[in-house]
Amino acid sequence: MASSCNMNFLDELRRGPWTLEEDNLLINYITCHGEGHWNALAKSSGLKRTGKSCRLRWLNYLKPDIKRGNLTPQEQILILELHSKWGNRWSKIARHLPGRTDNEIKNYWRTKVQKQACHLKIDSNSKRFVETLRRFWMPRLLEQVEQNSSSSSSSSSTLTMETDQYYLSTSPQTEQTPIMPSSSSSSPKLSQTENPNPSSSIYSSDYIPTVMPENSNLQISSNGDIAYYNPSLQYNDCYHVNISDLDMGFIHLDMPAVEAGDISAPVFQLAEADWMKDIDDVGSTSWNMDELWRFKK
DNA sequence: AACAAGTTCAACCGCGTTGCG
DNA sequence: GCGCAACGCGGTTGAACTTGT
Repeated sequence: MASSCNMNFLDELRRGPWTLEEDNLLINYITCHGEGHWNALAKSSGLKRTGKSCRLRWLNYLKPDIKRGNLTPQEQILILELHSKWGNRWSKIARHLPGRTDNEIKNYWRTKVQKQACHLKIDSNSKRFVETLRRFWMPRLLEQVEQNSSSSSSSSSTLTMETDQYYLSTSPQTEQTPIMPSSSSSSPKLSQTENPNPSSSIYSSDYIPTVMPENSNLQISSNGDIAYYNPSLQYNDCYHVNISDLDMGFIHLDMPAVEAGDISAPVFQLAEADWMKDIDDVGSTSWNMDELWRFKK
């Protein structure tokens, strides 16, 4: 008897896109009873959906703090960095981008980043691709951040990492940790004092956020500087890089040794050259991410 | 205007993990 | 320790939408 009821429930299960009525049912139910116990929720709410489906709809779409719309350059930088650190750990990455879901980040990676890797004929999981991201994408994203922040007067965009959690915020410059002045003479303009990890540098695969200790801020200021800061320590623990160096895409990188099975250096350089040629063909030196995708079509 | 090709993203699926009896 | 159910995660799919011809 119980099993036949169960069969009926399964037979009536709805699939596909959610209707407004279903959304309202789910929202109302969770408002009254809270999240969790998804299978029980699915049955007692009157929804003809699986618990799994209810959970997914709530977490990816209906939850009040879900942020919609395009990912900001800051968020993209963070995703690229965290992916280089953790790989396809989407939920872990999503936890550092408040309001963004693992699904959204995964989709971003697949539709934007991985597609680019495909165009360049580089494995998106390879170190080469990570370095390519840092050499070409990061500077452009930082450029966007710079443009955005300069157009929004005195505010600065800040990625704050506290207790292993990133927060995105816009706050007055004065409330943020001071950015260290650029080292004017040396090139690239990087100051790195008391590197907590002397074996790594900002140019290596331990690029800024990946060597950030917990409780630190990644700050992208309106003057185009990017710095990161550990509030529990002193200023001399800040890293600082001038965006004008990054912008050229020619910042020196200690490219990792070519590994067995990895793409060969000449092939990589060819792909890289083609990419830059595409950009030249368009005749633009200030493209954004969206433009980049179009170049490669 | 019509169709094809490409893109996006919500939703589904399968599998691994966790918690509980 | 075992079996089961629930949950969470990452990979994949496909409908809807956009862009190009």
